[in-house]
Amino acid sequence: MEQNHSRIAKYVKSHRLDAIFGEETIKDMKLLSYGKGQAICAAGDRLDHLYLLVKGKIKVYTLLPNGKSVLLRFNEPLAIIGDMELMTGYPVRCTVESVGESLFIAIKADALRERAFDDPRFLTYIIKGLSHKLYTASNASSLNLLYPVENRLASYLLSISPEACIHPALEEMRTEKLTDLAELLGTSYRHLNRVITKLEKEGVITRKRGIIVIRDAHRMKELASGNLYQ
Amino acid sequence: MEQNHSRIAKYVKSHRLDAIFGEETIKDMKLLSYGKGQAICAAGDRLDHLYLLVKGKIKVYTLLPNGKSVLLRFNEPLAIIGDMELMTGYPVRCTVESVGESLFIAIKADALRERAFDDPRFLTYIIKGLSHKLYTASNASSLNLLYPVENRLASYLLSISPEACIHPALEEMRTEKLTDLAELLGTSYRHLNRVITKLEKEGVITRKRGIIVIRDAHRMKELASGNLYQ
DNA sequence: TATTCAAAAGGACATATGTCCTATTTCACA
DNA sequence: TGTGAAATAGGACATATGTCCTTTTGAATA
Repeated sequence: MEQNHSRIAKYVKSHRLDAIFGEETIKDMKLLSYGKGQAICAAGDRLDHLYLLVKGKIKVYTLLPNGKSVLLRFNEPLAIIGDMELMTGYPVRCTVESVGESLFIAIKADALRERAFDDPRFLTYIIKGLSHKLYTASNASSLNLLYPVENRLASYLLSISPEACIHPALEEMRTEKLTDLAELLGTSYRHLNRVITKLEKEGVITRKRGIIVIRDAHRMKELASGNLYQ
Repeated sequence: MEQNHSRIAKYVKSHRLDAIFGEETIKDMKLLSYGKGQAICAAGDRLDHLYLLVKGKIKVYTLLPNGKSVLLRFNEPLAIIGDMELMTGYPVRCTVESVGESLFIAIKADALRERAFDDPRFLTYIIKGLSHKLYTASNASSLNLLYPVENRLASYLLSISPEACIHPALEEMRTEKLTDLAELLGTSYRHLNRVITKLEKEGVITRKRGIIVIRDAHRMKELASGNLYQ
């Protein structure tokens, strides 16, 4: 526990959270860790905490009336989860999932309502977060509408590739089940399959049952162009 | 001018703006009117006002790197324009256009920065607006990705039809140029044309050079299903 | 090791949409 | 009034994607 508090203190310092939250609130912070694929929250949930991603990467996607899902974005620290829900009372709309190992600072909603809702520093911080989400969401929205699956796949692969920039020559990663990936990209498994086959023929990637290896990272980045899921 | 101030007072009262803005700020408000098709702001602009739509309807769309544009949403009072830009300093991302005649209350950004940026009432109000935008934006985003042009067209036609609910039997409206409409829907003119032809054959609409008449409002609403551009 | 099942791979065909043309209509204006 | 640009309408064909199947493969397990 003390261990945790010193770790929290570290993150509070590195992200300058003490400029946003009061001492009381900082004392109340908890540290939560999530493993690969674990969900932080899902559509319909009622959140009683605000979550701050301080380590790792998360992906955010949404479920649709027809049962399909669409990938909205990836986030890295410092990302806020639950801000909209906390401030409006809306139920959770998106599922948030940890890509690898990730770490969150969680703050009780009640504590925030008591201590932070009239604090301009906190409110301004929330506003910046919401604005950024809005900005990237409408960006991804438009690009999703205009780019074919091939480009979206490229963006996705680069997004989940943790070291894409460091090892541009060869990047290996384990995707989740391809059926799930198809859903994320808002397409059918069949079509995703086709696109993967095509990219393989072109020498951009290699696939071996559940593993996709990027062989031509340069071409991959070209395909991802706008980096959709920034 | 006095005329304007009494009109402003009316809108301030009906939308309870006095619970959000101080007296000083209310005194500074200006009333602006826009005609059909006039732009309130366009991508890249730097806004020096916050705009509150108090009468009429606006449409919001965004321009893309490849020159195409995509319709994001329609808004009715009380909608906020420029909140994200005001709070973050980002340049305008979307073009906002008056659908018919519309009326805005405009507030100088500088005045807000001086008097409202540390006011929790104002900040909370902005947060609610941003949250709502985020919510509807990601909604439209997903639906755009999943529904074909036919449904998006139906949604659009219902959205710009001011009396769709009142005269369900026959609704006539003058669309803008079909080439522009195609852009808004994120499709090609050719395809939009095809879809219109199909709907005409099915008896849902009739078209006469620039005018589209809704003949079967019920079917139209079915097609619009989720009412994409709420 | 043999069996079995889920995931992966892909064939066949239909639909949605894009691109490139061509013809027709309309309307402003010389 | 004639004329040309812009808007409308639509043909022909290619690509993107969806749906429905069948086959193949790998791995868990009986």
